Amino acid sequence: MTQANTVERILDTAEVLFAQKGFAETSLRAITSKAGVNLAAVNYHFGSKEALIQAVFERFLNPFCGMLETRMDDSLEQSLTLEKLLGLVSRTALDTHRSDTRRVAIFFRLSGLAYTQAQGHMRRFLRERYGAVFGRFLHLLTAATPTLTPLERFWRVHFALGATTFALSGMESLLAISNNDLPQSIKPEQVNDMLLEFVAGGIRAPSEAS
Amino acid sequence: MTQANTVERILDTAEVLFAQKGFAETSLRAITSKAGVNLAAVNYHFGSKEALIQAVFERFLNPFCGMLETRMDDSLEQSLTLEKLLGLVSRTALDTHRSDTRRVAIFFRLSGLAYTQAQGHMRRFLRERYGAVFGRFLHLLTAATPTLTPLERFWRVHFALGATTFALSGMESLLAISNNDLPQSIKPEQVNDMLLEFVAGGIRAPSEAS
DNA sequence: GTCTCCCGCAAACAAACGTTTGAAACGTAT
DNA sequence: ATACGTTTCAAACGTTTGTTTGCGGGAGAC
Repeated sequence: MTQANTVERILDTAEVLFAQKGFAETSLRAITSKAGVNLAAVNYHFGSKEALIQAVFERFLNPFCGMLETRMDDSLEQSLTLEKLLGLVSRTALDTHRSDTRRVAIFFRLSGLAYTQAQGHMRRFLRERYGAVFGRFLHLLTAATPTLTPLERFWRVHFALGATTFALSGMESLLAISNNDLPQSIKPEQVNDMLLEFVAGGIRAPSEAS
Repeated sequence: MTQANTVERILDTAEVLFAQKGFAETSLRAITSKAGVNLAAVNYHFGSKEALIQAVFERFLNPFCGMLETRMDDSLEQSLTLEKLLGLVSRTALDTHRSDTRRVAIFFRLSGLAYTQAQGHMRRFLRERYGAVFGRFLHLLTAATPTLTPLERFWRVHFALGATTFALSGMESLLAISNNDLPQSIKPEQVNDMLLEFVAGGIRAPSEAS
């Protein structure tokens, strides 16, 4: 059973536990024991817990941002509609981890955590590594929504990010807080379609100029 | 300087620190030292750290839910439109903490944390205490959106909650990740209006039935 | 063989955590 | 003034945290 790469076993276990309970609430001992590796392996291979967190993000943000960038290059100067642009991003997110449907949920959840819990080090790391891709997306989105004022666009992007990162992250919480009996089996693609409708509708909403 | 109530000083400091860094990342020592009280005061007055967290939530959820419920009673059987219903909730949130504009941001941030980080105990506490109010709101919203299927409504409420709780919570994060020079001074009422437009637009979005 | 480099392992480390303790200080009623 | 219940305080409690330490084993080069 020790055949599988230790580094990958740690990353696999860490991203699941981080997504379930957050970064501070997940101890290295919980990760290593569940992964079946020695406690010292984390500090040996990654250096520190914080470096492990960054490694987890790199492993799923690098393929995602890479593929997103090439697809943005392909559809350059096409003046994408808002729906096509949003679809491009979401399809890229789904394609990157197509093999494992569970990893899509983890992807959303970790994105939400990065956005919410990001403190100091993590925030700088994300901006330096992936700020450029985000900036290109914002540029395309600006072209796709010419009628919005910069202030409106800023906030609506903000709201859309919130809706997106919460999409799959807090699913259990919502199911728990409402006694309702609601969908048990959930297909990521289906949720993704509904999310796109919601976000596009929100960004497209008429502005009741004050 | 010891004249102010110790309990309130703890609550004031705790809600700020919790909103800034999360629950697990905020130690009792950080709270008590910043509040200028003794470390043991938390366990003496509240019993445990978890009880302190619940007390923080009760202090701003009780007035909010109370006022929301009376306002719901007043406008019962009026068949509220979606916009009026959403406006009712948001105006109640603003009115409850009108005196301090900073507390509105804390209110949103804590709501987001409760929704995201809620584990076990906390989740049960919120449902038992405030599940009824949430259920009434859902009932009114169902009446306001008769064309939506239950599945669509479920997810769009979910997305709307995500957009809302993220609204003021991750503001700094978004400002940090994008190098853009964007609004420095932000008025909660203004953000609230934009959020309402976005959420209403998202919930009202046409469903491209598959 | 032997040397070397890389990795896994149990054990221990200092620091920080939430919590508990027992005594001192407080205001108040008798 | 004395006595009593409540609150505050410094100090210590036992755990758990992230990190470090030597030791041992196994694969490849010479």
